[in-house]
Amino acid sequence: MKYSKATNYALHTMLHLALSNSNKPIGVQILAQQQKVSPTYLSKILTKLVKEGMVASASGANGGYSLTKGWESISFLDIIYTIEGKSSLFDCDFDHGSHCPIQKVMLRSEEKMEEELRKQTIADLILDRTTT
Amino acid sequence: MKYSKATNYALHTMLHLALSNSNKPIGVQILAQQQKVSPTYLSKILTKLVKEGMVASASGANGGYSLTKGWESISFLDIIYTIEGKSSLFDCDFDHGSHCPIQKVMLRSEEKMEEELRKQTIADLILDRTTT
DNA sequence: GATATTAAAGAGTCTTGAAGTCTATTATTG
DNA sequence: CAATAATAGACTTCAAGACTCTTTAATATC
Ligand code: SF4
Ligand code: SF4
Repeated sequence: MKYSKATNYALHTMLHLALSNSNKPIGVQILAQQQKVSPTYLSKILTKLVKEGMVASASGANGGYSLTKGWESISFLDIIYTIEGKSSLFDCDFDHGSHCPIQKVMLRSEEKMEEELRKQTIADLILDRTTT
Repeated sequence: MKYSKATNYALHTMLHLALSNSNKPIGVQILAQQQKVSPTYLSKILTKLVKEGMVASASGANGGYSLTKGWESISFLDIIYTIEGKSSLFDCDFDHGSHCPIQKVMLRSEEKMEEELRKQTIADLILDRTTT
């Protein structure tokens, strides 16, 4: 049970995009270089973020990726959901009704984590960086 | 990113052992039957719990598995750690020091989940069941 | 409009780990 | 000793993660 590397790449890319506060898009080569990952693979990951509207992409010369309006409110959970999917961490094949005590515990604990990830935005990291 | 099925089996087995409050050990065949999993495979999982001292095993006729003294304080997290291991959900290959903001967020959120799983014991489920 | 640039899409590869089987071996009871 | 039951280890199968390679589509600049 681990987060996929793709999640790691997505988070780092978002941070990087947020940090370079130019409104010019950044090419995937540059983004990929920093994380030592292949451009085509990172591109595939970023496309997911594009489809969710978190990132804008521009083809052609001087194209690349950039954050969309309202990016300041994008949370860690948003990004994680986009990459990992939204299904629960704990799944049992059966459905023994809503009384199932095990599932109740597992889902509640999971919810605690997500609650925290929902609070934290990429923008928060920038503030941290400038204040320290 | 999912819990393994082994974790599911381990939790259910612990609950089952706790529920059958006889002090006689229960054979793996019976435990496996309920969860529709092969006895040998479940046995492999239970051996992990045995090694952690949560469960006692008895070979030979009338043998099987039973909870050990102090089982009432075994938490969900204890069981999960035993099966899934204790390493963090988020791992990056690099180590950019303790200032890394991404890791900080990820670990804190994870800690929230574990906090909840640490509070919940198998024994709690029994109480729930008898009161409802 | 041609050409260079860049993202998107899709097929295909490689590796790893989960999930489980099979077959001994060891321990215990009676 | 014979039956029962856990333990151990080797082995197999399958699915998903983590990519690569190649082609196609969009766009800007000359
Ligand atoms: S008891 Fe709950 S967790 Fe277990 S199989 Fe039934 S529904 Fe699933
Ligand atoms: S910034 Fe943090 S999470 Fe990212 S690679 Fe460095 S140490 Fe890892």
